[in-house]
Amino acid sequence: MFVRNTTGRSLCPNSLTDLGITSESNPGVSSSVLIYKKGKAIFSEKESAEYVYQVIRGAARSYKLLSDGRRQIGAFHLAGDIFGLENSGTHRFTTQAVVETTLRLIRRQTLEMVAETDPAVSRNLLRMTTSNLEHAENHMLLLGRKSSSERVAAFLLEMDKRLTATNSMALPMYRRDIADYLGLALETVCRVLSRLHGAGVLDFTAGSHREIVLLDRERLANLDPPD
Amino acid sequence: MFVRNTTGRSLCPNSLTDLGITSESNPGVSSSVLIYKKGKAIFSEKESAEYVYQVIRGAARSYKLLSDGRRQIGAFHLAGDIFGLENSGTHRFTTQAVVETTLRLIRRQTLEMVAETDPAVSRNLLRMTTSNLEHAENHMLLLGRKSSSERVAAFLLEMDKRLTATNSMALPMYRRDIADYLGLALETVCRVLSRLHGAGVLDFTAGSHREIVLLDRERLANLDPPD
DNA sequence: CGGGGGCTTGAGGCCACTCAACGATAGTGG
DNA sequence: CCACTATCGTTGAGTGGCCTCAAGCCCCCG
Repeated sequence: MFVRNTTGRSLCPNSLTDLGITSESNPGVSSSVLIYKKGKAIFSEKESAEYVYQVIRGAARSYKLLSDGRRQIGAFHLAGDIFGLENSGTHRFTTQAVVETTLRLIRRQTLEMVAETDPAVSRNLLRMTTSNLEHAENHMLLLGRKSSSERVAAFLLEMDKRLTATNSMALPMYRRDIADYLGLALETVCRVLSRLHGAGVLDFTAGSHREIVLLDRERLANLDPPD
Repeated sequence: MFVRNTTGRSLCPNSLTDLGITSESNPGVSSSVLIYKKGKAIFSEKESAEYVYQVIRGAARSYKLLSDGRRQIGAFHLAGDIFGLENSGTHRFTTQAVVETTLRLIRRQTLEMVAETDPAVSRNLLRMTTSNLEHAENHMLLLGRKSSSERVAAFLLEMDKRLTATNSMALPMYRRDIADYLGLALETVCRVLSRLHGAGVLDFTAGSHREIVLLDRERLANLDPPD
């Protein structure tokens, strides 16, 4: 099976190379594969972190909840992504499968042991954490200062970059998920998408409204202000 | 500008211990101290990262700008904080001194060299990056899902925890900074503070409205919903 | 004492939210 | 195969929280 890694660099039959682990240098590192049904929890906030996960197929959402049910999704994890990397030993998000999702599990303890002796692995852990940080930093700007159309435009461009197989993208997540990722009401997400559809920026493929074709990436990019 | 270039040892024997560097194990690591005037840029977004900084006195703000001037402050750096740690080699924020601020500068390259050979330093780099990530994750929840009063309450509690010397705290930052940190208009911040003042939750010391006394931390904590 | 920067307060407007109804789609069991 | 249902998505009406614009106040500092 082939998976796409997050940087889109190279396809790798051994997915652990993303962490800098190769079967030659670390023959002892093993992993198992599990399938999670739609909506199934993978781990919960404040739980101790047993495993690190890599998405093989499907998608997952990581979120925080307020006591009254308000939810903020911090990230979506798509095919190739690695998540659950908590150096504190405790998960800071609850993570669920958005749709039926196949994951590879790696024991965290194993990973840490390898990192202790192998500086390359250690560097990769840091690099991945930094990349998560960078995403969060950009998302703070979006959540704090962007309008609803700018948020949706940014979202579509992000997804376009991350899950494009063909020129039509099949969004795995629901409108509610998009809304909770963008800090909007789900009706607002609908309305913006409708407006973009009416303006000829995007199209829905017949049937599923989660399959979207971007017709005018440039106009979309103009909606998402730079700097 | 005022510059002193010294070794870490002679200036402050323990200043680098936050990074896991001690003068015994790494006698060669040197640092210099600079004073930045109010509003002075320390580094800019997309600039290459030459140094890592530690706040000795004062405060700094790290932010991103949109082309039309909208600003999102990602973090404030107070006395003791280390910032500018960019593993990518490029700064992702612009950082300025909020008030007159004294900083210790450490060459990034030196730090990386030490990290390469000393796994303890390497672990500390990861731990600090993780701690930044955790802050950003919590801030996403605030920016995406909290009301204006909840945001201000959370802000006051955060500052109370981070810069309390006495029971009155001297906020170094302006209302505009608070607003841009919380994703609000500066007038909204004012209004919430006024309301809290009227409700007897906090008090302004005579004169400066940036010196605040928290009278009722419990009521403040109730405004910031848990979970 | 005058000027300027920062803070506060008010009036009014708008963007996004809530509430609500309806439509579409997929899954299920008879 | 087709009701039946649950779930997801869309659209409309109306509201409200926060924003914008504007004026005035206070303090610091030259």
